[in-house]
Amino acid sequence: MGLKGGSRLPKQTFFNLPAEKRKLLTDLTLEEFAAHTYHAASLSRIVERAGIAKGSMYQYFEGKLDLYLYALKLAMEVKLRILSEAFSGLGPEADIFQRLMAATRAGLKLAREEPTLYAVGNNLARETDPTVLARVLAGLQPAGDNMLSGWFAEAAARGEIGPRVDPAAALYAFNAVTWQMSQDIAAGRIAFDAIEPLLAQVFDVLKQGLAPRGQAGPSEKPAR
Amino acid sequence: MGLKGGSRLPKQTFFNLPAEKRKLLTDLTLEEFAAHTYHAASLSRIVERAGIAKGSMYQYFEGKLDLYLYALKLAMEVKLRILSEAFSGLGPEADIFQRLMAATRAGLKLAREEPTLYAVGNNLARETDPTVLARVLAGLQPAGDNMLSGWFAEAAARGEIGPRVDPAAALYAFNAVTWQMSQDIAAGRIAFDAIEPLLAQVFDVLKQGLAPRGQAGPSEKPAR
Amino acid sequence: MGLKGGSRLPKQTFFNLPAEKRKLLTDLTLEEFAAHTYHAASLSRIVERAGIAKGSMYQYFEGKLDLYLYALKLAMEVKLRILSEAFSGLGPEADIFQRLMAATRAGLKLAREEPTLYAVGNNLARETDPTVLARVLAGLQPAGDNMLSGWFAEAAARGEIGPRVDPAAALYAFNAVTWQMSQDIAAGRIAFDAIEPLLAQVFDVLKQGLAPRGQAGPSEKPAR
Amino acid sequence: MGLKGGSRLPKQTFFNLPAEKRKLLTDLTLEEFAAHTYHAASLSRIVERAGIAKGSMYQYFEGKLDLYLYALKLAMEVKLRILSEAFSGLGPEADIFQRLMAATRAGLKLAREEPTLYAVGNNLARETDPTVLARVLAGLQPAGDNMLSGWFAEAAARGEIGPRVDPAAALYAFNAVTWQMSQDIAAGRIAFDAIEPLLAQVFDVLKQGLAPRGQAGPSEKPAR
DNA sequence: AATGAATGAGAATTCATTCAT
DNA sequence: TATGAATGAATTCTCATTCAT
Repeated sequence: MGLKGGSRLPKQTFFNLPAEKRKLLTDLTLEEFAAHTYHAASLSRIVERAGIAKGSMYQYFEGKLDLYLYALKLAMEVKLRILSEAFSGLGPEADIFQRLMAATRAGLKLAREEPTLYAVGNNLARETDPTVLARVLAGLQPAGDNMLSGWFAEAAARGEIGPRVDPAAALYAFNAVTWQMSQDIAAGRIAFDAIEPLLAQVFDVLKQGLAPRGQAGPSEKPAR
Repeated sequence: MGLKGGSRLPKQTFFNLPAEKRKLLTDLTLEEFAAHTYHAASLSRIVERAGIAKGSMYQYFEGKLDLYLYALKLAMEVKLRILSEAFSGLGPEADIFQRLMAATRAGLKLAREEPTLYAVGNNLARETDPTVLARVLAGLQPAGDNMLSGWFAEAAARGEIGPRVDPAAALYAFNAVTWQMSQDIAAGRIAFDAIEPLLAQVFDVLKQGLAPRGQAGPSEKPAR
Repeated sequence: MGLKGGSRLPKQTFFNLPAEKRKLLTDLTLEEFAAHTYHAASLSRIVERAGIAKGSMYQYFEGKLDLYLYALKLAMEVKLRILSEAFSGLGPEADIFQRLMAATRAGLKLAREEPTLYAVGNNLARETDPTVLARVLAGLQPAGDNMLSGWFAEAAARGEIGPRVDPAAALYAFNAVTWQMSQDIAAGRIAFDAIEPLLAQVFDVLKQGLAPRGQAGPSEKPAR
Repeated sequence: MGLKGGSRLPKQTFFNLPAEKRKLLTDLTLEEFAAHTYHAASLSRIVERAGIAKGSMYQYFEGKLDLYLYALKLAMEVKLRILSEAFSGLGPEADIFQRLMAATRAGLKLAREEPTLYAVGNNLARETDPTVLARVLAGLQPAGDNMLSGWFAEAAARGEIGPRVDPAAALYAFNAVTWQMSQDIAAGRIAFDAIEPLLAQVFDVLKQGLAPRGQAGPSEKPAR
């Protein structure tokens, strides 16, 4: 996802703040929206922890929703940055499994290294309040996915995945698995050491499952 | 999952209620916790819709958390019932893919036919407040999973899935995909007609991916 | 003006209150809306003066607007009661000046004896916020005026007022003068003793001004 | 009304401002106090619309009340100017009805052509907060009225109005009617075309009502 | 002279919970 | 057992004002 162009979510006053204070507010805000749904998150708690007056927050942001959009923006930005870093080391000839592995590792890296930011973006998917959702969608532009679905179509054309496999279904399964892994990693339900073996296993299954029938070579030996 | 033994979730007074009233309260409670996070859910809204005094609710339940645990209990019970129904029609000789298909269909049936109950259980996974989670986990006992993980171990022993495949990883991938499908179905993001074809595709991929290498015959033709 | 039928402005809980407490809240509410515009009026101030918890007010009323509508309702009711009392002593053969005098005295009586109630209704005319006005009008039914305008038409037909005089203009002038007097009386800008003489004078002017030309006999001697 | 001598309503700094900016602030201030009661008016809204810093306003004015007094001063000044313009075309021999008509037309002109300024002065009459009123009255000196009341006394002496009519009462009635008309015109409740006919009617009634008894000639034919 | 950051009091409203009847 | 009145802390948000730069 990307951000709407002309929007300056926090007010200018926020950017005029000393970097230290700005960072403090930013961190506390991210933590709050990482830990709670939109409605459960409390602006009062943020300012209390920050030790500033309640009114000050309204000098920097239009209101609670603005604060939330700002947190989401940061989460998206970091996600995109990590993703593009992951792809920068990939040649154009890389096959779909190499690409998927890179994308997946990037996602897992985000979940592991920036669990707070990850959790913020994650909570958006958990948001149920329709008015909040509507106003969030109005401020964000959907992107993403397209990339992956393009890959699968391309891979099907190249014969990297079997003709009987619907690329949409493959994408769906792939997404489901990696999403679940990200969740578990961010929540600390998967131990650090268990990540790579699990990843290797899952990829091995997918690779054989998607391969053109009859050709699915024993590939590389799974990590464990 | 199952319920802790010694817990008396609703008070006895609740069960002394006329069935009609009990059902009304139950339904409204389920709807509330299906539509909102724990904190966003409002006990006040429930009693208002039910047309009873707020104090009465405290005759039946210890408090908001107790109410939540009751809703979760119901969700779990129905889930287990639907699952066991699904298996009752399965012979002991059914292979793992038949079992998985049955389990999956049961889950999807729950999501489709009882979206409210499903959403309640679902929201638990979305719950982030640590104190709520702690007290919920104290009141519920993890179960489930065991069954599925037993199947995979058994299937590995029978040679239904390849020796190189870690049953835990297979289970993980399987769970992730079916969980995602349930979510999408409950949320209405998957059209009714699209469910079976998608399911067939995904199973086809898994089947080939998990099969012992070299033997993964083209098996049955995918549903569509 | 009259009140919408099915509306029960305060909640039932308010009427269940002990009369003493209900009266206290009513009085304080009337005073608040007599002394301030809708927005300037403060629910917090009312509860503080009443010595009750802020939340309690929301047990009795839906909110600030509901409180305002209740105050308006009371003001209208008393006004109507005083008006009808004034007319009960009037025979059907009373000419328009007797009727007008009765109506005017009733209005002035309200302004003098119930200045608070009078001020509440009065402030409605001063309200500028469009949303408040809209919701107030939705809860009240316009009435009044019609009666007066009927009188003038009737008086013209009977020849009590001259043929050259537009009854609408006469009504307009009459309303303006009595309205102004009510205002000044409620605000204490007119001393008690000065009311009747002023009234007599004004009526004398109006009587001669409205009379058919050439016949405007010196009528009764003005009070002073 | 006039202004107290020693008062320095806006600070000197305000007058040092470039004319353009001064005008902008003035206009926005008038609009704000035209549209809202003192308490409901928002200094924050003014500076936001003006695009200046909130602190700057405190360089120009002592505070909100000072701002309000300034707005009132402007309203009075324009009112007086329009009034004196109206009288400049009147010979000294003009009878009281001609004078009243001129004064009335001036007031209506203000209401029609400068509704914002008119509304500011008007809102003063609607102000109920006693502290605000006290400080406003301390800053303004009552004037006006004197002129009109002089006229009536003079007219009585000349025999233009009957001996039985108390000039004070006549003034009172006259003021009430013209005030009401101004209100209705400013608020748009009287259509532009309806003003003159209504005015003619009302004057016709007043003229006959005030005339020495027995002599009230049918005067000019009313407009309609 | 101008800025804009900071403040804190005050606004309305919702909520879960308690308790006497 | 059921009620509903009472509470007070919590929520978001607005406002006029001050002050250092």
